[in-house]
Amino acid sequence: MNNIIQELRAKRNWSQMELANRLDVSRQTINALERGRYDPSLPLAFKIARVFGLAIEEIFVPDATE
Amino acid sequence: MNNIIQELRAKRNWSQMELANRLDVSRQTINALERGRYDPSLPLAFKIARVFGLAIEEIFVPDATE
DNA sequence: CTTCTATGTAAAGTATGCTTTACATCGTCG
DNA sequence: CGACGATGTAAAGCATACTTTACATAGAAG
Repeated sequence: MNNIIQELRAKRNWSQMELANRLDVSRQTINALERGRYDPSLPLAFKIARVFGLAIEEIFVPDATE
Repeated sequence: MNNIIQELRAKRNWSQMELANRLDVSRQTINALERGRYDPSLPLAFKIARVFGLAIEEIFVPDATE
């Protein structure tokens, strides 16, 4: 699963810490998501979409196999 | 998180087993999702949306707190 | 050069998602 | 009645998501 979190965050000039605070997760979680270490839970994906004012499908892109 | 999986499945006259097969998960997983025991992973949520031809946001509804 | 902010990463622990095996109940159909 | 398909549930085990603590590196700014 790919995502454009880093790009969306950069547009807003938010640090990973700033975004983490807005989402109520740790900075390490944001870092892991941006670096593709794992996918967020569905509830967190909803929060991320809400923070950026986008649909989940506009932020996350499953690979071919998913 | 609420979802309308059961309703969508019923419309298509699919058993839990039939849907599980289409999604490559166990029947117990479908049952647990319909009964609200837990939320799917994000990759599974994408698959579910694809099977029903809907957006994730049309199937899953976060509670007020999420 | 030192300090500060931002980022990357690791290890250990807890919580959640999903599997397999197994068993119970219910309705339908022979 | 007996068999069968569909559904609900439980326990044990493995994989993934997320946390806290901690340390490293790089760039900007004093």
